Amino acid sequence: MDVSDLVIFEAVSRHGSMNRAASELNTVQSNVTARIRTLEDELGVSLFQRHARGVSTTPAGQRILPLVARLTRLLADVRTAARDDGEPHGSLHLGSLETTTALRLSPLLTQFARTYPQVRLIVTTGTTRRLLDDVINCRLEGAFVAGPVNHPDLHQETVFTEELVLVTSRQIRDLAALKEIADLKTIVFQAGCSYRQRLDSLFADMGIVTARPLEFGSLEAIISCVSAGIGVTLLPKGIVAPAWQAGRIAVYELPHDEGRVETLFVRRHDAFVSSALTAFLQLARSCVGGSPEISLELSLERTAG
Amino acid sequence: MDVSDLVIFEAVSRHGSMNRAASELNTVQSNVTARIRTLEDELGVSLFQRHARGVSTTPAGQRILPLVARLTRLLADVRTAARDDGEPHGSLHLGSLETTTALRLSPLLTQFARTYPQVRLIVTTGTTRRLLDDVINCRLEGAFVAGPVNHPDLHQETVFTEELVLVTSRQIRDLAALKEIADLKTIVFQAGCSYRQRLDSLFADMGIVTARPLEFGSLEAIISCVSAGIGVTLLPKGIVAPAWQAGRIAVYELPHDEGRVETLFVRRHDAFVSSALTAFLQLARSCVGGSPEISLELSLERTAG
DNA sequence: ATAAGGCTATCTGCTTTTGAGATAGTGAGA
DNA sequence: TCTCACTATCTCAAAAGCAGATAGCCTTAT
Repeated sequence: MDVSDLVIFEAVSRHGSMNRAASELNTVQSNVTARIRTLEDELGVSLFQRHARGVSTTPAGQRILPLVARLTRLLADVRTAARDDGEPHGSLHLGSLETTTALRLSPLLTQFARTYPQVRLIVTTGTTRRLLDDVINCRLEGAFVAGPVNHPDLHQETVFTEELVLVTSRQIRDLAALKEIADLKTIVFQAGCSYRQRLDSLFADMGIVTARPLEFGSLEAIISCVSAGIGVTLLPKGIVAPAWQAGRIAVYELPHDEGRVETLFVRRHDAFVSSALTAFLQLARSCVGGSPEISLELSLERTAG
Repeated sequence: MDVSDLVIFEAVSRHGSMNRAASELNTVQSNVTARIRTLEDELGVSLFQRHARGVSTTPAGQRILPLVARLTRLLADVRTAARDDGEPHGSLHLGSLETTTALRLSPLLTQFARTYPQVRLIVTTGTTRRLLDDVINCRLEGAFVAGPVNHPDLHQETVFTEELVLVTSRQIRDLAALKEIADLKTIVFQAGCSYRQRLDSLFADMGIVTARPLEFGSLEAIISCVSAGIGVTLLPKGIVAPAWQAGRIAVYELPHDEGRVETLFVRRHDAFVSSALTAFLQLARSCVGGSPEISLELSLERTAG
């Protein structure tokens, strides 16, 4: 049984057509038909149901589809592992939340770039949902996302713990005042932002009704809007510290541990861990609890209580 | 990159010789050399160091070796999954401890054989250590072993909890009497038996020194020897109940939960779970706490305290 | 020192597999 | 009923794979 046959199978299954699969694979339809045929003969089952408008994958085909995906990933890992001699090099594609990037990653990234100049580090920011999807589909080697995460294919490791605080304009004197505002608007990053549901459930607990949230793409935009009294938001304490110190916004800590959110590093547990990633994680672990955290904690101490 | 090349690579690596690999693979040496060459060219690294008495695997080769093993397993799973239409059939290779087989499995096995006559169920008995090894190397689809087990490749599930009891001849009046015996002998199954270390640590706790344990291959032999006063042993309560009821032996419960041992069902977590195995596990779960357990518990109640 | 033996690399025909193109057959929908 | 989009099959050429023979290399024994 040849993996190339399985790759062809996967393409046919995805397109529902041998013709389209053939053009994707830069070959002709007759070959695709032939290879599928030999594969079916070898396995002793038919993988596709042929009909006038293409093919549809049989249950047998459906069953092997996920295995084929694992197989191709594993084959890619073989290539990577063979070349990876323990000295970090090549590309390292990681993902991170906008907030994590801003608050935690900059020292880590500069340090990493300095220590391992041969690694081309590429960090994509996105929402937890999107990043998880990217990691699961191997578009990223790993990502920092907001916990909790529960997916059978993912390995996770807690790297930071953030304290989310409610951020409002300075007009708001206390939390009780929020209830008085008739059309309280919330401001969030974008669809899939994990802080958003926190905010929703928090307000639900407080009996506060909000309009549909506004979405912005940058932290600075969100803070500016909050400052201008357009709405309120939920962000990690450290992120808003500078704006708070500048007197632009008011900040309220959340009761108990409601505001705690863990930032996890996730990766596929069956994926090859490159030397570059190993080096990055080692650096990340050693940086946890470093200098930026402490100064920010202190600067916000006065808000507490 | 062809998997057959990787299979050849694996054979060469295992034998340390292209010649021997060739004869194992029923081909000629020139082909093995050629295939390894193309593989090395494709990967861009050399996989073997050639010398006069064969070849040795380079670090790059060492790195991909485990991935190749996973690859071949996965390929086998593709075959299995394609044929497995949800109706349990084919062979099901399982492993079990001698004690678990005797105490728990017989009703389960007969029930399974009756319900799924198309499955050829093959149960191998062995020690925990050996069974784990067999499961890890895919010689068994799964096995019942004594907990705790901690291996990254294994999925585990607690199915039974056994209470181990100290078994002695009826001459022994109480546990204190054991200390008086100068050359107390212990009797165990065989090397790798997980109950053995329990027994050792138990006696160590009690300050009892024992000679090297005797090893026997069958439960009946062990019980007979204990009955004859040759030594003492540690076995699940349920196993020795009949002999105890027959007045052949004395039985002592262990303090606290020292005697508790969990029987786990383990399988490789990356292995395909066949319909036959799914059906077996479903049956096993529904049988837990069934009739044999209850009657045995009651019959031994008088020993307690 | 030399010969023998075990090993891998390479070359050479032969066989098998694979790929491209052309053509035939088939079922759905206008 | 005709057309269209699709798959199956056939054929020939190209490529890959295999077996056998041979050469070169290193170790070991004489």
